[in-house]
Amino acid sequence: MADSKQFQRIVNLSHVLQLLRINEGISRIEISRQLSLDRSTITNLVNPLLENSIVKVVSEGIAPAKGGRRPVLLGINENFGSILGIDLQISSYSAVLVNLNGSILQEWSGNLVYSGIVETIERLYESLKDEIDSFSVPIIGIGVGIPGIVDTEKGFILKATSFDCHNFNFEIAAEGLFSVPVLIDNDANCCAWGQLEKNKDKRLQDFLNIIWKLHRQEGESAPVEIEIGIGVVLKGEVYYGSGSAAGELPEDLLSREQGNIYIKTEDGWNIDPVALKVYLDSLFQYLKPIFSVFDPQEIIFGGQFTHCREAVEAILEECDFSISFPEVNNRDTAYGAASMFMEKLFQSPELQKDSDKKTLQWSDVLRRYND
Amino acid sequence: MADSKQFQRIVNLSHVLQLLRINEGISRIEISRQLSLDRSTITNLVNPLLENSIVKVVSEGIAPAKGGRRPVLLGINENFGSILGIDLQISSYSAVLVNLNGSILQEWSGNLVYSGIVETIERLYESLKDEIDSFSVPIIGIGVGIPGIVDTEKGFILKATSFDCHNFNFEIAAEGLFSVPVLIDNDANCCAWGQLEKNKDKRLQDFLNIIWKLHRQEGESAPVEIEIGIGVVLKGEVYYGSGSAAGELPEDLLSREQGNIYIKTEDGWNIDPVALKVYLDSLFQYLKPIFSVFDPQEIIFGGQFTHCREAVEAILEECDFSISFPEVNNRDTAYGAASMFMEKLFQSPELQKDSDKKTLQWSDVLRRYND
DNA sequence: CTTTGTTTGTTTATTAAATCAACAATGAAA
DNA sequence: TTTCATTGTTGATTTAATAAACAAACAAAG
Repeated sequence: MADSKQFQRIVNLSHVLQLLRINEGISRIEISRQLSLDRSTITNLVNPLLENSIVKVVSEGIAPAKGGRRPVLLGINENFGSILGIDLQISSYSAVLVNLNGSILQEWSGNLVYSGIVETIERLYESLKDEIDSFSVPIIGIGVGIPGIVDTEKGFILKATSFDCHNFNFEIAAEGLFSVPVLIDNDANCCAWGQLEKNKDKRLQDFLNIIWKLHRQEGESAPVEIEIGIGVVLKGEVYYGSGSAAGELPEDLLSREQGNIYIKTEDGWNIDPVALKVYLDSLFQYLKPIFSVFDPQEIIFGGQFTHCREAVEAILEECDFSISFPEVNNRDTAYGAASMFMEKLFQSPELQKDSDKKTLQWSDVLRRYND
Repeated sequence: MADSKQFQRIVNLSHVLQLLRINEGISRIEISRQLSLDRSTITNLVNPLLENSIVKVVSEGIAPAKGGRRPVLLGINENFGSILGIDLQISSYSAVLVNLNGSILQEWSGNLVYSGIVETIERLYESLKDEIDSFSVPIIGIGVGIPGIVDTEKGFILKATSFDCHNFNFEIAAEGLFSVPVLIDNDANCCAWGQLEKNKDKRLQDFLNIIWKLHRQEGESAPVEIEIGIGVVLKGEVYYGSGSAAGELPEDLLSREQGNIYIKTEDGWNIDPVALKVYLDSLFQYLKPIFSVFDPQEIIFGGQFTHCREAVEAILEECDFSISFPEVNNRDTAYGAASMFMEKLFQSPELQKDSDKKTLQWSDVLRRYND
């Protein structure tokens, strides 16, 4: 080890990248001002990034009011690489391919036959590989979201009941099987990473992202299994807790209160407003203290919550939490899984020094270029 | 600004100090190993600390098993300075003077007549000054804990109902009135800082510290006002939330469920076990989801909870949270206020770079020595 | 008792990286 | 056209970390 001489540079580099990421088009001087670093320092940090085409020149800025040289606006080269995000369920998946500014290049979804978590992901990746490679943007990583408790840092699946998977060392099992790094995380956490990515310019740092997921889709049988997942974001990072189980609600709380929210009508399964109100009243009785204790900047409601926005707003009316209901769709988890990979790539390595926390390194990604 | 050249050194210095603090007696080489820094780097960092007598030689260690020079064990010089911690209530206070290893040098408590927060603290400090100065250990700072919502970083009291104090800039009001820095924080958070200090060698990093406080002490009238305060500690630091209100419970939740827990018997006010069970059952119904969502390493119960340990244990039996009931006494908050000051002094300044978070600096403390 | 090997800790030289200062390029406004 | 402000680069300087060599201290083997 003991290469702490380069540590300061790496920290500054990641700060520079963070700024480039959240400001599409920022000059070197503006970066130096925001980071309180010397102009020449930024020049020295940015130029290698330009040479490696991780950063590109976006445009010439307008000249300052009082005159002077026009700034050269820089930004992340979104076509440096793409990330595959996968939302893996027991019998279905959805996947998205995003570039480095978070734009979706392609999306997929479908059913699958589960045959072990590593094998299933591998098969899925193989089936998509040709299409992925047809883009001019080379893939640099894969993020996977699964329902279950996952230690993302260690690449360890602690509990994934629906996959019948317990205490499984995914990282070791996947070793060498993929040409790019693969990170795995809980699905609710992935959604939270996705929101962090979407709100990166708003500097939303502390929030709760609550999703209401149906485990059985509307079909012949009623969608009985309701899952409430909370993604906890503190100081701009998803918080995992001491046992990677942060955001989990007690099982008895979830199961006992669901009632028969869904009723069958001519046009399929619909929400019964009366049962819904009973359920939500009961649920938020428990959620409100959580909101208070976390004191979040914002509470984001996703998944099925968008279908009962008014009811939620009514319940939280007297509380003065800032709440929002973003547009949702069924690739949110997959998008979030890709965002998770990206956030970890751009994450500043400040704290990883003495802890055993292992962050993704650009060197892992650049290795491909050096071959 | 722009003295980021020294930043690395400051970070390393604070890491060294942290290690010295949690290991009473550690050699330079061991520090270098734990921080993955070169041996000579530690020598260069430690020697100025020794010269300033912030660090002292504790003892000669035993020689290594395979032979070799005996290590020189170093530790924080606990007599470098003392910190006054104050638990301020509307009509009473308690205070402790602690040295830098957290030992209590002196303690006080009594009633007081409130006359504005700054003035009250100032009067209290003046009345204790002679006794404080009688110790050979010079005072280097004051920490104050109050019931209310406080932005400690900014030194701003957002809401302290019992003091009738709202949106009050304590830092500016106290400017120049004290010979040492004064930091102010919420009382429940202070208790959490105190637990962090007490458990520093166990490396307890993520926990909830829940205290049950009585606002009116047992006396003529029943102690009706029960206050539950939660201190949230994440990654070795008290978490304040987006509005400094983290750890607060909704007011309606607290007030509606108290019942008549205290009943009058011949020997004063006592707890009614039946009413207690009803109250605790109701309370923990709301706390359990909070515990789940935080996924803490440990949950510490303080204050009046020690009087109903069995009841709490029974309620949490089926959950597998690690819980503990440390010895409590009525100077815990004052001790915690002092710990808060100390933790902030030793806190590693890693994150304070680009944020507006202002950490206490050793230079603030050393200023006294330079005069 | 001497030798050998190990470990702590310091000293000196080297190296990485940030700052500082000087300067070129550019453009607004007088 | 001149002046001044601003961006960005280049080269000298400074800070602080590492590397390497060495001194001191000590256990264990011969």
